[in-house]
Amino acid sequence: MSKELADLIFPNITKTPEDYEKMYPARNLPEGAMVTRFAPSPTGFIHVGSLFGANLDRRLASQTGGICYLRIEDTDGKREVDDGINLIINGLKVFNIEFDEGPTSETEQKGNYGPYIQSERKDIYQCYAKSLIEKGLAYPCFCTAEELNAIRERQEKLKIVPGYYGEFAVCRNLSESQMIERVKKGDPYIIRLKSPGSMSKKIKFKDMIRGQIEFPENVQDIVLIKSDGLPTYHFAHAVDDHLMRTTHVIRGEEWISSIPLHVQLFEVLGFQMPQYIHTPTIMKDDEGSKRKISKRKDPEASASYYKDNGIPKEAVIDYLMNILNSNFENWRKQNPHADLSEFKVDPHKISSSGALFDLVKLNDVSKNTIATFTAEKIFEDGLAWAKEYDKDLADLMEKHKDFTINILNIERTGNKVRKDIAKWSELRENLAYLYDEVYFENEVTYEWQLVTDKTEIKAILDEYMKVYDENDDKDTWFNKMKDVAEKFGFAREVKEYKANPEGFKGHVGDISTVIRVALTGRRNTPDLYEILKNLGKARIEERFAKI
RNA sequence: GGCCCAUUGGUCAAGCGGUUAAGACGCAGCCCUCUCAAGGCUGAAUCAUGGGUUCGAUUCCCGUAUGGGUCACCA
Repeated sequence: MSKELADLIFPNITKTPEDYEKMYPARNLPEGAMVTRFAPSPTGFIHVGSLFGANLDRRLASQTGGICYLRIEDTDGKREVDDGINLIINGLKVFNIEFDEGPTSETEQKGNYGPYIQSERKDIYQCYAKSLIEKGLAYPCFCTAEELNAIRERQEKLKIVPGYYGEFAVCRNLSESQMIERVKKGDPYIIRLKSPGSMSKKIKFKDMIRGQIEFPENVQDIVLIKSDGLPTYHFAHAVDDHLMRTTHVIRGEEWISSIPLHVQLFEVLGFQMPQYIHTPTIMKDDEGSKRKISKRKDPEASASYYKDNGIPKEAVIDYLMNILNSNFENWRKQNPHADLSEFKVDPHKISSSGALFDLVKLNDVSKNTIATFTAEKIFEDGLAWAKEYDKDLADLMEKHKDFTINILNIERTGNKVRKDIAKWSELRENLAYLYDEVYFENEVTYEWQLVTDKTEIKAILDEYMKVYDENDDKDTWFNKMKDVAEKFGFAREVKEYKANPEGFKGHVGDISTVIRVALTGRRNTPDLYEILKNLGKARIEERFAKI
């Protein structure tokens, strides 16, 4: 039909759509396998929403024996950033998300359905655009920005739908010879879709989360190929997801409104549509109202925030899984140590309304996650964090490796595990006072409680050192503590004291508090017996002497 | 404004025509306990709203309100 025009516009495109169909055949995968993709712009920034999506992409592909690939959408030069691809790859690797196909660095790619970088697929898009022109389904548009603005203003005045469509699409109705003439003349142009849609017709679309949605058909003659020869998102989406044989497109719900366009594009190109999963936007509470979590205003919108704050990647993913499928939480409770891959994500169970990102809840998830770690893992991951963000602490941890692990191991075994660490940045608070360097080289503020009289404190400590034996088992140890309490006029048992508060100066807890505070400066610590044992008698004496 | 989407406690949510409307976080109290953390128990707190449909609506339909998205040669 418009072969002459098509050849004139794309003289160098020699391949046909059929060629590409052959180059990228249907994938040979088991029944039900999902092919998903994570398709970011190479801005280098990973939004927590992207992480949410990438995780879903990964999980769905993995659990069905499918493929999850990375595609870089760099058709907008303005948004690009140096090293953007590496930043994305590494940023996701931190959360154990890796791809089966796609770029593996700025310069390398793997997989048979590439190239996976859109700017390298120019010929492919142009081939399909050319074919559309040939079929009379696309055309060159010579309108300038000013003309487009004028059209828009007119439409706004008339209070009708703005855009390039119908009678407003002036270039659409140019004759082929007029088009050829203007192209030859060198007038700048872009390629637009010649939309076959009608405003009065409706289309039905099915989203895996939201179910059926009805829209009026698309009538806009949207841009397919921009003046730089690169495609717009919409066109690239149709071509790429078809050619890369994507079965499930997972993307943010902001794309829902362009569904009519995408349906039309697939139709016009003769492609079968994939399934769609439009994920809810992660929101943020802003003084009582919800708003989209924002890169500019909210540090927690960035995936790197969690690393910076020492929140383990496992916890972040678990939290995200929580908002993905709310039954994950129960599953996790029953399978605290199980690998994520054992949980089957159900796309239909994803909530359709955007969840408020809850840092407090994340904190709780994180506490539970860390509670499943061994002392060794806490040491390693904590140290890795500290090396980057708290060098001083890292040095101490390394210098006293065994001691640190032993301390971290207090109340960590058995079925009632200590849950006092939610992030690595709390490690300092939990460990520092036990290192001699910190204890002796700094001013210690002793938070005495009931017993504050210096002479009495000294007497208690002296007496305690007389009876303390590091070889005692816990019961013996505690009995000795009670003996000391009794000797100084304190009740052996808390209950005893409560029954008769007048009869005693206090109870055994007040005595152990004296020991605890003298030893650490703090009223609250993990199990005192274990701490004493780990410090050893000599260091206990030194610490007491400091007072 | 047009078109879409959403709406169960403060937050995340289960629910899919009949329920004392789960559970989790947070909050409060109690218990346990040498402190803290954990754990156990208890409590306060929810179906946006008006109409239908129905013997019966949180659940289905319509309107309203509120929140969100989108209307680019950005993705």
